[in-house]
Amino acid sequence: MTGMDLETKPKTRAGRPRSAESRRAILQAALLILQTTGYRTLTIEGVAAKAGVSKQTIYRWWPSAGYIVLEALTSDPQQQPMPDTGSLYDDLLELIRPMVRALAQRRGPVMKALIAEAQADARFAETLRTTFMQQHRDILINIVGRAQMRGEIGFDADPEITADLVYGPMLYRLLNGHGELDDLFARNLTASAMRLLKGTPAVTRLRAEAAE
Amino acid sequence: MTGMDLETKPKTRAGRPRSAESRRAILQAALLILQTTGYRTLTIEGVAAKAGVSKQTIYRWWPSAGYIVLEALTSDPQQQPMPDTGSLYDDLLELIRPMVRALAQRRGPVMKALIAEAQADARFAETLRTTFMQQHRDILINIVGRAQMRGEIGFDADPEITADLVYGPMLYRLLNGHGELDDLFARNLTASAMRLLKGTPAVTRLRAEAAE
Amino acid sequence: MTGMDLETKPKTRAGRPRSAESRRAILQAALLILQTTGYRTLTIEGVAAKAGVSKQTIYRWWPSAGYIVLEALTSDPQQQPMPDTGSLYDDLLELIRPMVRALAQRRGPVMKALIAEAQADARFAETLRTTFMQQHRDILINIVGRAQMRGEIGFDADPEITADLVYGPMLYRLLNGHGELDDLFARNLTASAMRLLKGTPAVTRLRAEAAE
Amino acid sequence: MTGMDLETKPKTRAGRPRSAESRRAILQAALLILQTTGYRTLTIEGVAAKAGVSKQTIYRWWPSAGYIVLEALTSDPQQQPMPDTGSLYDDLLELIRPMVRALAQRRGPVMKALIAEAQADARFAETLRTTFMQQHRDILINIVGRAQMRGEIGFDADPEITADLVYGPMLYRLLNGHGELDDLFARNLTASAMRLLKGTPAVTRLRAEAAE
DNA sequence: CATTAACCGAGACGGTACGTCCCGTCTTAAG
DNA sequence: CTTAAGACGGGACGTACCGTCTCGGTTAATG
Repeated sequence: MTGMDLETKPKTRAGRPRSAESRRAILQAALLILQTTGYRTLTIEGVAAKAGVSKQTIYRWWPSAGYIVLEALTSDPQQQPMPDTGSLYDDLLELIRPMVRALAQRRGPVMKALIAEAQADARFAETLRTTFMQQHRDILINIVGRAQMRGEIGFDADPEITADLVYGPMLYRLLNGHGELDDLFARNLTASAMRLLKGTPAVTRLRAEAAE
Repeated sequence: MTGMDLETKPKTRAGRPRSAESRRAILQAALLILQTTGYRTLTIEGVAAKAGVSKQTIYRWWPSAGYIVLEALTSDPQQQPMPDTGSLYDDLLELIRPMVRALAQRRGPVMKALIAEAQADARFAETLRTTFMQQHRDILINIVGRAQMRGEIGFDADPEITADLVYGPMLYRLLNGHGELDDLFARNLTASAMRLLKGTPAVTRLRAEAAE
Repeated sequence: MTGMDLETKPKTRAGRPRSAESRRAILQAALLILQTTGYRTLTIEGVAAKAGVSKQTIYRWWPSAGYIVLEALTSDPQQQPMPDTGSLYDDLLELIRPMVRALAQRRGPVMKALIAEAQADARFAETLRTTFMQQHRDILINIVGRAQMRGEIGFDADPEITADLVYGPMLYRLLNGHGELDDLFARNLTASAMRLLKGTPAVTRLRAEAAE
Repeated sequence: MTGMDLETKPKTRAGRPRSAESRRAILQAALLILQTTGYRTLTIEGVAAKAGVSKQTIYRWWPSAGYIVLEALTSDPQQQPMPDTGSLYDDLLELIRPMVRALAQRRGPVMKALIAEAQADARFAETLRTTFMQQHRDILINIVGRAQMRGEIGFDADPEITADLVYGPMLYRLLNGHGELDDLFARNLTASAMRLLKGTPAVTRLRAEAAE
């Protein structure tokens, strides 16, 4: 404090600090409800009761149930690993296959619910998109980038379009339920992605075409 | 499906017949609410009030709000046309481009809402999948089939996978909002579909691989 | 019903009729709570729960808890009797003494609560005043009127002022608690009322004085 | 009250002393809320916010909102004066008339609220009774006492009963609202009190009667 | 051509959850 | 040791809709 007390510090506000214990209890209660009776039965009142917490405490920190679930999921320690085998195909398969498997099992219902929630709440949609969804896109984009560095594929391949073509069908099957989310599907997705990444001239041509 | 789907004569029972006027008023009220304040605010009570109809009348004919909306949309006269230009690429583009445009405009919000609704209601999900969604898949599958007939592409191309790769990314962008639903995106989708359909050996190989 | 169907009838509206059973259960539950744990613990939620009724049903028919209690009390069969002994003093004493006794016992807390409620709710205040309170004033006014008819007291006595001087001190002791609500007090009240009613010229003189 | 109310030196303990500034701000905020939006909307949180004070500070010094209001009112400089005209009638009228006028105007709502509050809080009721209420009773009792000293009325008149008969109807009209709180009413009260004080034998006789 | 069964509007019902308000208590940092 | 700030568990509020249940009244095919 030698003069110059510019408030660059995070402004250690007065007042009782947020209870880490309550936060933990809330997230855990939400996860428990999610796993036992599903998202449909997850209510703020239910979470509050199970966590031994007042509703107000929940509303103070989360705008709606979706945010709680999202935070519970993303603060979950088991993160999606970043595959790095040295081979584009293997990297993709190691990314896509476990993801498809997870969606076919316990992650499916939660994912459905979160996406459904996002359709009616623009703010939550943005949060979901920029955190959870983007994390997964980033992994794939990183894989493609490394393959370009290695010279395995050309620099004209568009990682964004590739991400659409991998995650799009995955979500489509999850949400519409017209086909299985199995290993065959995972391999097909991988193969399709490979094919589109290997022969890339078409994409660049399209961009030029659009610029007309 | 060899004709005779009259399920043993529905036995036109006595009593007052269903009011066509009420049905019309209900569907119209639902559409009006959808267009003005959105699906979130669409409640059975609201529709009943706006249509000047009792709640019971609605519950007698529709299981939930989603079904009303679905019927309101599918009874809408403007149907998706079946493109038939003689060229696979042009057929695909004429299918995909208007669809993307529609989703980018007024169809988007309703589509989001229907899909969201389906995630919490398995029965509605099936209805949505087997009617609305399947209609669109069928058009694409038909286009691919005709191209195979013409010899433009081989018979080993998998129309189902193609449908996934076209509609998946479209829904993904609609629901996640990470990218534009514009003409460039439509052309990219079309180009990707073409590439995957033209060089097809990989897919068949994968099927064999899975059979091991 | 010989022609002439003028709608003097209470307009038998459509829709499910009000449930007499629910009404009864609500009033009974309110009384029970009142007698066991007191007005302070009487909440709409509590009444609804104890009556096996939804909150909405209560709110549909009563604006607040006070109205329920008021109705429960006034629909109670045990009414205040109208004394008629032929003597003004005895009539007054038979009116005042049991009333004071009741206030000193179980009626006291409820009365306090209703009056307290009325101070914060003008609409309820009017209801309380024009029903419960006025009923009691009317009995006293009637007693005084009959004494005037008998010639026991003059016609210049003001029954309204008398009512103030009888009920005022009673409520004052109830609400302020500075003195006992016992038989001595009842007799003092009665004697005071008698004295004021017997020698009445002063009151008329005051009225003339005010008219100046 | 013979001076020396220093209760054995309060042992001026260490630590930050009570903030007179906060006390003033709290009382003022309470008064402001009372005058603008009424007692119903007066909450501890509201007072704290308006006074720029923490809730804890309020709770440290006042048990509930009622006490704050009571202190705010009694610390108000304008005290009820003690009339001393040498005439019992004039003393009474000069006491009663301004009091009735005050209740008819700005004092009414606050008084209602304080009495209402007292009905649900025995501790506050006692405080209200032994301070504010008793002060007013004492003035009247003092007036009557002086008249007895002067020989204007006999010593068998009961000042306590008289206080009941004056303040009772006043409160009754205030709380029940069945009649005006105007000058005519004030004069009637005064006249009634005079009549009861002048001819007193009845009261003593009653006491004897009760002792049987 | 009367019966009668199914329909219709209105609207009350038991219920669940919502999001808000305020309570009285507590836990910080600052003075 | 007090203060401002503000988070905490808790309780009740009044509202919105849910899906069901009576009512009084239509409306057409059937007997």
